[in-house]
Amino acid sequence: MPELPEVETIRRQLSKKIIGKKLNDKKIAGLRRRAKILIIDFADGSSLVIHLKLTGQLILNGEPSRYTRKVFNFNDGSQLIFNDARKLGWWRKVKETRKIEEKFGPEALEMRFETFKELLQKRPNSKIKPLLMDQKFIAGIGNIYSDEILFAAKVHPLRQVKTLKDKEIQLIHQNIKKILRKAIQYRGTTMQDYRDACGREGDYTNHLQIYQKEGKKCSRCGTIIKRVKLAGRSAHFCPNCQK
DNA sequence: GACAATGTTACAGT
DNA sequence: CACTGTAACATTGT
Repeated sequence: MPELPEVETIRRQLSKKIIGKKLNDKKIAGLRRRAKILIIDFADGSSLVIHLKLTGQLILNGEPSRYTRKVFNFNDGSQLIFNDARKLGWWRKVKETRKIEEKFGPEALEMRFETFKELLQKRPNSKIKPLLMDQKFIAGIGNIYSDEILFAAKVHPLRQVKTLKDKEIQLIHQNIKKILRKAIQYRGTTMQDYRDACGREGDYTNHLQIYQKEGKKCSRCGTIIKRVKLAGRSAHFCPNCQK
């Protein structure tokens, strides 16, 4: 589930609560996020790297359930529970994180317009939605937010990059930041599995305009929202607003 | 049974 | 090499 806003929500919540605690005698110095990966840094320079994939949860002092795959026990008796119904998520201890961090494109929230435009010019034949979701291209955007960003920018998800006008590239760039920031404010989106580190659902679900709204009316023009399959995923769009 | 599901990656094909 | 689409991973829910 978790895309950038969900992982960032967990990172911020855990930062307030577990920095300074010890895990296996190693003191937690800080928490970072790269793309959709959570990185817990220890004082000795090593790190614990966690990817929640589709259904992973990290809940502080939660109740273990049938989906609990790992319990991280801190020195003060508190616990971080890793639940993962589909078992696709993983965690790994590493000496250094450089190799992991290198694999990704620029962070979606930190990317300047010029950088975005230059990147797009390298992939003129790609369709815009799968490109936004390609972590080697831009880090942090997944299926939910790529739909929401393209709806906000009024760009059709199947548009080829080379057909995008400068104004449209600007709108996509602006809305990447606008939508992701707003989603972080609301602690992310819960479709089914996602929970924040306190075990709560994300409230951005109530602000979705297009994702999983097939058959409903577009909030801008009333046209019935459509869904198409591409790259094995669903893309939702308004056939009237998004050209 | 069919289909879909927040992610990533390997592989086959164009 | 660039790019696209599909399957696979493992499981639940409708």
